[in-house]
Amino acid sequence: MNIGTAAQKSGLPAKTIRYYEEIGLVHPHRAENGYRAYSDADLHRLRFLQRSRGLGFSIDECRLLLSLYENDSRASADVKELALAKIGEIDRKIAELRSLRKTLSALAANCHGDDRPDCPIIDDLAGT
Amino acid sequence: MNIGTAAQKSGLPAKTIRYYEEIGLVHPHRAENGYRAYSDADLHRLRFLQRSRGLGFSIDECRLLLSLYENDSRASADVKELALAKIGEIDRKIAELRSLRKTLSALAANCHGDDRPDCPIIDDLAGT
DNA sequence: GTTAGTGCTTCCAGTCACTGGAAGGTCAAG
DNA sequence: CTTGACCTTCCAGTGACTGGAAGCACTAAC
Repeated sequence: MNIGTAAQKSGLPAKTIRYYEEIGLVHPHRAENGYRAYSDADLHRLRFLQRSRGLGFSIDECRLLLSLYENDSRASADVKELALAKIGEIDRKIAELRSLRKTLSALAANCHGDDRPDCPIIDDLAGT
Repeated sequence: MNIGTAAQKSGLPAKTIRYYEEIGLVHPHRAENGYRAYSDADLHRLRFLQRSRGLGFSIDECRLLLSLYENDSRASADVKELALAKIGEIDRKIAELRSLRKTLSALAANCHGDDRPDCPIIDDLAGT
């Protein structure tokens, strides 16, 4: 199938699929007219990438996951470790965002928010 | 003061300060030897940037905040609006991360995590 | 047979907010 | 006078795409 069809079926933009080829994540062969020709296995890889990227794995992590996916003698522990590490990362990000939110909403709560110029948010940013 | 001192006092790397100048956020004048010379006002701007960036505002938002900071006739409502919009953004990001976390931890919980190859995480990514 | 329109190709540049490094000028201490 | 820290500019790279231009390839309609 052509790249447009592969894009539709994988949920990835064609541009992204070409980019994934450029960085060695997929290797479709070419039709006689020079068009990329995607096999079902290629499509599986693309779908796999779409999902794992959607779960927040970096390209390099996806590369690793793909190699585990295609390695029949993988240990599930390896995959689980990656998933748990990612969960830890997510937890750290959530904590950071929550702390940011707390600061910002405290500032916003103190700001009367009318047409007068005095504003505790600005004051705080200015460090005064 | 020189860039090194400004860096120390603002908490920003010198590289970043030069970058901020390049994109027009600060305009230090130059000493006779060509070194950047930062006034106290410049330092205030840098500190302001350090804080607002730390609160998750984009460079363009910081630019806007700076202009409000230096506009004595600003309306505090403008600043508050920006802060509240940012809080909304943070909330959306937290929700997204929480949903990711839920998916990932459900997957990880189902994975026995030993040296056998069968792994529900991989199965899910593969869409099987 | 020609034309229009869509889809494919490559390549280059831009995004965001820096960060690293090379090559070279300047300054203060010893 | 040398050493080493600090400063300068410029160029390139990061991650993961995304946009756009220029130019083939294919299909359907007229």
